[in-house]
Amino acid sequence: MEERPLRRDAERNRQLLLRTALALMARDGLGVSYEKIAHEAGTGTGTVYRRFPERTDLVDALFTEHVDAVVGLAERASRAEDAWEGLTWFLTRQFELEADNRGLGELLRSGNQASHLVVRGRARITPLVAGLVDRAVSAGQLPAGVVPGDLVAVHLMVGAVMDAAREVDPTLWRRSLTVALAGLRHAELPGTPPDEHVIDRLYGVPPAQPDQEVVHRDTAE
Amino acid sequence: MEERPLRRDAERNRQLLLRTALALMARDGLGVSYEKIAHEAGTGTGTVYRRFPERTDLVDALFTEHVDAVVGLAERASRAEDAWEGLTWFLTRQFELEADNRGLGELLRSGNQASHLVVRGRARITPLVAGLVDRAVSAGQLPAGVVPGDLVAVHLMVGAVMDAAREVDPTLWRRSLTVALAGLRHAELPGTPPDEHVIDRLYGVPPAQPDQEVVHRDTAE
DNA sequence: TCAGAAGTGGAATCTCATTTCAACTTGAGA
DNA sequence: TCTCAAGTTGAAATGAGATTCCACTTCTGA
Repeated sequence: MEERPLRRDAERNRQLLLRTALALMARDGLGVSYEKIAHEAGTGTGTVYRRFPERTDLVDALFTEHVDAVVGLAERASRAEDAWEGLTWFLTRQFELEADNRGLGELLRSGNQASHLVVRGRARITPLVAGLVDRAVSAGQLPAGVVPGDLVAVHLMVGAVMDAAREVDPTLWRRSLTVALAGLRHAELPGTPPDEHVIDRLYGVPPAQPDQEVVHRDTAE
Repeated sequence: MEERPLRRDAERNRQLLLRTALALMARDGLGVSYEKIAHEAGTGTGTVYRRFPERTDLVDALFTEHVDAVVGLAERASRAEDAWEGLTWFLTRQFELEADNRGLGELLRSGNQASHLVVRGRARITPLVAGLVDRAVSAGQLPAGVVPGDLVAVHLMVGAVMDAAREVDPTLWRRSLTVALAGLRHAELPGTPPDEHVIDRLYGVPPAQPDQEVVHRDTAE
């Protein structure tokens, strides 16, 4: 379990790769090719693979603190006296981070690259948001019938506008967020409320298959 | 311009391919591989390419009537006495079609595969929707400041939920549509209203580059 | 300073969908 | 019926990113 430190030059390269990859992923999303990262960093592709054999390794290394920051936002928001204010504040701050970093948006909103990082992050955020929603409903700030899953839908909705508008109008999402939040307060919601089970699926997490044996990827050298 | 009719067996194959491709694209989106289409139809891949050298050829052949149907909805909606009712009716019907046909949703909401078909379709729909929005604003059904582009944003927002929820809850989009529409009516919209120029870009149409010479693909045999 | 462990570069290989093509059918019309 | 243009097929070429591999370079610490 104990890892010996990298050789000094290797560590330097690692940092360089991380910086480069973060910049690229922030601008172009999580999908940037290893080739482009390597080229941009001035290393060979092999170096990227040696350091980050799976894309998840790279994404985890890059985004752990970002995800933690979002968790922090949720925690802080959940301590707000006014639940509705906390909720809108949290969403706004979260979207601001996503607006500044396309990769982070992809990470938070889609199941691709879903590593333990995001799964655990969401596992911490979801109940906090749920708490705020419940409090807001109790306080009459949201109509009864609004459930936490509705906020996940809002996440996706606003995210879609953000992604589409990134290049034309990087702040258009604020308009859509306003729309969505006002809608939650004023709409009479039809249909079945999306339950917790639905939340993961909305985020693109594949359905659990309890029957199927889990295949463990062999990590040992 | 006059085309001789296809040989009978070829025409049969063409129809078979169209039926197969439509079914696949309705279920899996516009991206289905030619290989899968061919396999499913029981033909060789070459046959698909002979008939539809570009994916656009296939998409156009398949979706022209669908797009026309949506245009028809917009026309009908724009004749509604009550502008707001017309607007909500149009959106609801449009989303119902998109819900039944994933490919159609992709076509209407994204610039990929954007052929003259979609471009012209949107060129007809947009002013009709714009007219409804303007009327609704005049009638006080929507707050001043709401612009047609906001409805495009709603299209993307609800579409995102539809796509994400397709497999868990195929009707969840109705909830989101309700939220978005209620939001439009009750929100005080911040920021710069998205103008017409933005609309195409929201749909993923690349910016026009007046300076750059347009490359015409040679269609002649 | 030097041996050898660690690290690197980037060509070679793999993968997988897209696209082409030449040998092989088949339908239309004389 | 017979001919051949039209049509079909599926294997092979292409393309582009992902991944591996090994000869070569660079550190580290004895």
